[in-house]
Amino acid sequence: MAAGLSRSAISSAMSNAEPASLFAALGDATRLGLIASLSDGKARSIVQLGDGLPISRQAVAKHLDVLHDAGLVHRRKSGREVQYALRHEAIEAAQGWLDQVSAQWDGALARLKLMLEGGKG
Amino acid sequence: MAAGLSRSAISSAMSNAEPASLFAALGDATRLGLIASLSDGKARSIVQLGDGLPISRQAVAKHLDVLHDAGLVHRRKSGREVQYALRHEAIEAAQGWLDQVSAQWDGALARLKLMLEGGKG
DNA sequence: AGAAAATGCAACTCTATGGTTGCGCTTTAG
DNA sequence: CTAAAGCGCAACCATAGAGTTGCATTTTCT
Repeated sequence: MAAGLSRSAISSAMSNAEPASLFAALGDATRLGLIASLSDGKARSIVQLGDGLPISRQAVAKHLDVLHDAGLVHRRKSGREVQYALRHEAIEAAQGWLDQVSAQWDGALARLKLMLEGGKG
Repeated sequence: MAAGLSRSAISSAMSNAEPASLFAALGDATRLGLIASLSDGKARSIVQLGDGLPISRQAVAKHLDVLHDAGLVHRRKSGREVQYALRHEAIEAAQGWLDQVSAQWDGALARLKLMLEGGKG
C-alpha cells in the first residue's frame, strides 16, 4: 500500500470535510446496498434500483440524491428515466483516506519496532 | 489489491449493516480528526483529544462514544482518566468493504474489455 | 389522443445527532 | 484534608436525516 508519510500527514494536510461527507453518504445500509448494486458498472434507473427494497420510490430517490451530492454516483437522463452509475473515483477517494490512516498506523508500528530493537541496549 | 470475487459478492454475502455503522461513524469531520490524531498509534485521553477543538469536552466524549460503538477505538481506563486508542481492525474492515466494491468494478471493466475485444469479429 | 410509466416537487412526521449546560463522583496533587 | 483535574450522567435544544403521501410533469406505448 501507500507509504512515505512522515508525521501526521492527515490532520494537517487534509481538511477532513470532503472525506467526511463521503463517508457520511456511505454510512447507511440502504445506500451501501445501492452502491453494491451499481458496483458491477452497469447504470440503473431509480425504479430498477429500488426494486425489492422495502421503501418507497421517493426514499430511493432521496438516497440517490445523497450519493450524487457526495459524488459517489453519476446521473444521466435518458428519455423518461434517469440512469445512475457508480463513480469509481469517489470510492477511490474514500480508500485513499483510509489508506493514509493505515499508512500512518503502519509507520507508527515500524518506528516502535525500530525503537524497541535498536535502542534497547 | 484484492481480487477473485466472482459475481455480486457484496450485496449477497454482506449484511451491509455493520459496514454502514462503521462508515456512519467516519462520516463526521470532527471524528475523522480524532481518528487522524489517533492514527499514530498512541493512546490519548478525552481532554487531550479535545484540546484545540472548538467544542466542549462532553461533545468530544460523545464523539468518542460513537467511535467506540462502531469499534473504531479502544477504551481503557487508567486511573483518573480514560485512554482512547485506534483499533486498526475496524479501519481494515472499512477498507475491505471498499476493496470489494473496487474489485467488482475492476472485474466489470475487465469483462467489458474482453467482450469488446474478443467478441467483436 | 389517452393511459401508464418514471420522475420531480413539496409538505409533513419522527427520530437521530451534534452540541450545550449543570451537577455529582472519583482520582490525583498540595 | 482540600482543591482541582478528568469523567460520567442527565436534561435540553436545534437541526439534519429517513421515510411517507399527494399531486404535477414528462415520456412512452397502443
